[in-house]
Amino acid sequence: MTSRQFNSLILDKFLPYRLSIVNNKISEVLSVTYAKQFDLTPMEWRVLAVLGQNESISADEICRFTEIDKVAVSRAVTKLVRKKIISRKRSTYDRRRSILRLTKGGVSIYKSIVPLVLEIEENLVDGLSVYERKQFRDLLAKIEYRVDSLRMLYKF
Amino acid sequence: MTSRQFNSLILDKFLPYRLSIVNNKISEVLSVTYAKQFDLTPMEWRVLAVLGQNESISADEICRFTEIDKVAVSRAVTKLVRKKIISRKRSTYDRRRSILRLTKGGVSIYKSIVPLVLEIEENLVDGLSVYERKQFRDLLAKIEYRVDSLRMLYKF
DNA sequence: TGCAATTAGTTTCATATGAAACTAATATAT
DNA sequence: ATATATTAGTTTCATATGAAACTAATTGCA
Repeated sequence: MTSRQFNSLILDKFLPYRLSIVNNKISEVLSVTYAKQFDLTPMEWRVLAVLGQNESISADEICRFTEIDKVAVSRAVTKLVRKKIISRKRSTYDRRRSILRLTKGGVSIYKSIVPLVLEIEENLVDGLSVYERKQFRDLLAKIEYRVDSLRMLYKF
Repeated sequence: MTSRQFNSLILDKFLPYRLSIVNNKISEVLSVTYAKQFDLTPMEWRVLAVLGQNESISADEICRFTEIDKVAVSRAVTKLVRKKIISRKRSTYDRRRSILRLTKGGVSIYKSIVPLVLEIEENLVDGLSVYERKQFRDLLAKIEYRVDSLRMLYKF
């Protein structure tokens, strides 16, 4: 017997709904930081963030890391190249692949944003003990593992 | 001393990033359920879900409950009315307000979807103990409280 | 070898989205 | 009472998005 009424959906207690609300609020706060100050869209920031921790990777690898679809990545990459935040050249081993890197300017923007977003994260978990933070991360990982299984089902 | 390197951003351990990834995966699984089977957009489903637990409310109240902006709500409502899933009339007390309700057909669709999404939620937390589920909800609520404070700051 | 299948990435097109301006109704202040 | 501000909801417009079709390169296999 659970505390939830059989067959009834209370949004405020519905995990996907709560997660989505909190996620949207956090995204909003983050984007105020990097969008307004550095004129980056969320997509552009995500690509930038991945390149910040991976010296040189292809657009395709960015897709796999971020779960953003390839059209969106392609567009974000084009814009970042235009803004001279990243550079793109063709791989000599596989001439379909592009090799992406942060430019000097890109590194500099990246280094400006990182402390800002880390500070926001710190603010978010400020009231949680070290144990609670770990607990939250672990539970979220468990849930992610479960949703991955569900997604597998749909694909076959 | 934390395990994270000073000033370095590791996306896989960055809370907003993890939350966003998991949220996207869950949204995808849910939308496969209600979008493909009942031809509803995520916005439409959210409006439907709110009306499922609130007999009759206005578009504005839906905005406040769901944190969806009023333009999106207006459009979702228009579509749902067209599909005869909800009905709309003007309030006699305040003729700007609309009074929204599920139609019979809407109630029926709602009742079909609810068990499906509850089953998905159950699958998501399947591996968690009752204590862990509560723990997760509580920690998420704490984080939401913190992000609300941050949002307040930006507004002044 | 050479031809089909796959992969990386881009373009196209139709739809979704959000900000700002708008309309209509109500509340507030003088 | 009347002008002003606020609120509910819609429309407009410019941009973002994702699916599908496309190009070009590579791989697999008969």
